[in-house]
Amino acid sequence: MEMDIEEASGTKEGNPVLVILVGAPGSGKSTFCEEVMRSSTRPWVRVCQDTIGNGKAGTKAQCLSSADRALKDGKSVFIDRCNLDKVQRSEFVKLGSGPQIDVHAIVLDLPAKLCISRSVKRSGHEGNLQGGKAAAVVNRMLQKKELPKLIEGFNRITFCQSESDVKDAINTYSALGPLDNLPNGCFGQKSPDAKIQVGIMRFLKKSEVPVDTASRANGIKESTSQTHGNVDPCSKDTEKVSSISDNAYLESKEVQGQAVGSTSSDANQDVPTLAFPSISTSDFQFNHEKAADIIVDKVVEFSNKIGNARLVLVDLTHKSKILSLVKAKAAEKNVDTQKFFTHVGDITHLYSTGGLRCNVIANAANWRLKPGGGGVNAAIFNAAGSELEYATKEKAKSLSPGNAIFVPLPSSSPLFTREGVTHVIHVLGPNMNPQRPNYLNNDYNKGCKILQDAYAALFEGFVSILRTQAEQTNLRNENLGNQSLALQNKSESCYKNHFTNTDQKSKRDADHGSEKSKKYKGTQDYFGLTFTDSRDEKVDSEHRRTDGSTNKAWSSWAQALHQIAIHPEKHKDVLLEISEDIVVLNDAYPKAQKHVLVLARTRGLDCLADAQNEHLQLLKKMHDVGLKWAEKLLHENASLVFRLGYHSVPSMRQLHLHVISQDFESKHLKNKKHWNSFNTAFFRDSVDVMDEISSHGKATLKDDDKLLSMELRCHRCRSAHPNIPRLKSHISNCQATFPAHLLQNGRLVNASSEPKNND
DNA sequence: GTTCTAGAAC
DNA sequence: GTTCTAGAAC
Repeated sequence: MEMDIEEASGTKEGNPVLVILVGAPGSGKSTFCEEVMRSSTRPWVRVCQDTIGNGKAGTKAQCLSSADRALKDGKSVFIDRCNLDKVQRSEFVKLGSGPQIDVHAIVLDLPAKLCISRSVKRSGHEGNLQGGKAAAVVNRMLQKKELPKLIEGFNRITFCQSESDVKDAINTYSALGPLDNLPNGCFGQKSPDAKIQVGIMRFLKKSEVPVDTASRANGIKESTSQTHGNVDPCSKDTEKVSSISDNAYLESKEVQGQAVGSTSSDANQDVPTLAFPSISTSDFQFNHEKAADIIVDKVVEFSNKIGNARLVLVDLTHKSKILSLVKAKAAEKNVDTQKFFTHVGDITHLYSTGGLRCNVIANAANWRLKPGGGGVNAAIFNAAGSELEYATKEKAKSLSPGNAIFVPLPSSSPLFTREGVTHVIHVLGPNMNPQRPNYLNNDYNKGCKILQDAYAALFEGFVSILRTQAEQTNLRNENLGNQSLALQNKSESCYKNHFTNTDQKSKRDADHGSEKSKKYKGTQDYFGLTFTDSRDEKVDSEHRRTDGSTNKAWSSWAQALHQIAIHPEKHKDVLLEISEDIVVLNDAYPKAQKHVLVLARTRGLDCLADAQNEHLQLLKKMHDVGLKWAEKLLHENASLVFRLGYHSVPSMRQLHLHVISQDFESKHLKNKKHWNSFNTAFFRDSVDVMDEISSHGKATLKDDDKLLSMELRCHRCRSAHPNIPRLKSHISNCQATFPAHLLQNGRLVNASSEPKNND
């Protein structure tokens, strides 16, 4: 390894600097390093991919771990590779996540001609890029060049566009003593590249935040004072990005008062807008093609009834099938894109993170109009707080498929204050999912009709809200006589009737009054539902409880462990140990060399959330048995390290303790969720679970989905990696000691720590 | 939980 | 063209 790196002498003091050189072959990166290291009084390490493999070219992973090691030693590091695109740089930037490491870029942005002529002339260059090929390669590389931005995570960027700039930069860094720091910011950029890179957003995933480009640019220029120190390395980038985008919004869009009935403005934010999810296509498994046709048809039908208002179909991801289907069909039919468009984002954060002001949102409700369940319904009830629950209860107790009710949102609701939502319209569509109430058994004749009714009811509800708000506005603006909504008069009264009749007290009237109940006579029998309180409980038991938070529905595949716990005698072949209250078995898809499960046999103890004081003895026993097996396995292989713990939200029913070796060497460890379920706070150490239950009566769950989609970080050195294969290749080599947290309270079990726990 | 696979990323 | 992810189906 000594050959991989060149070290300059110096004392081990001050904040290390991670300098990422950016430049084509022949731009003078190696020379830059050599010059600085020759005269610097800092300890520098040069990491060069061309030589890191015992003097030959090596891998990026080798560079990463070598640089990481040097930084941990308190040394400053040069990353001597081209680093011309942001993705290449990003992993190196992340090495600087640790506290008090400054991440700098030096951009050797010299004329291509110069780089090429140097490359061509060069003989015996470390990168072996000589002769005629060099010109083509350098040209190709320079075409793809992406200049670094502060938002990628740099504290300081120095642009060198001439040889004298390079000389200046060499002087600056040569003079950088062990105790000095250089000011943050961008230096030397003469022709600012106006293009804003969003690569970091891609890296961070899920951040489908359309950030205003101009503001973002400002944000970058103004972000020079951002510091790297003392920020949780796991969340640093996320925080940085979100703070920048938040600022961008604050700067570019004054947070307005609630836009109820705003009259005239050319800003789209003042245009009344209904955001709605696709009804029935998710959990209710309605055919997407058919649903898309219905959505577009209904939109067309209503687009001339909503004045200047807008309808927006929202889904969480760009990959949404229904979104792209609807988009295509709407385009075919030439639907006015001012009035109807699709939007990717969280329907509960349309304004705060999407910049899209929607005063009305639709909820894909359940028939009992209760929170919970999942998807949009759970999200909206969550985001709106108890206010929506109460307001909904006031209006109705249940909803039949094909209907909608709107609920004014109290101004104390977070959805109102944060997002400017004034009304939620609950809609219930047809259900094609045999697991859910009102299953239509694939009868698309009925299903399509009900879905059409559902959208009609939804849009009618919106029109009704528009009308009310227009009236209020007119009252307020009597003298102005401003009519912002061009509603069709003849439609108004019937919308009004439809809607005022849809509440609980007149539910039957509403059903009688609508066409669908005439065509589908016996609606109540067919659905097996009535809408009186007295029958609610019966229906409840028929369809399982949908509102209880503790009653999770377990799919058949998730029952395997449960079956084993209940009938261990039938599964003796796979069991390592059976006792009255626990069984032990190997995980069927081990995520490490050794991965054992200690399974509780108690009925009704499905997951960590169910564990209470009364289970403390059992948890202790599970832990002890887990330790015993770890010891046994350590006896076979003393180099292993074990960790014992639970998943905050398990996929498999029946409480089970994971006893897993920390090598994570397994072909079954395939994706981000696998990794993060064992290597983020989602994994709850058994010792902590026992502590929490004995002191609070319950375990703390870290069940945020974000944990499972977090960036991939080495569980030892915390370095970040772009994908699973790279991560696995890194962890197969990483020898760093485990983070301090894991070394405490016996969270890790190894051969030497076994008799007594580490402090 | 896994498998399969489309399509994004490289 | 190959690698990798993530969503759907089970």
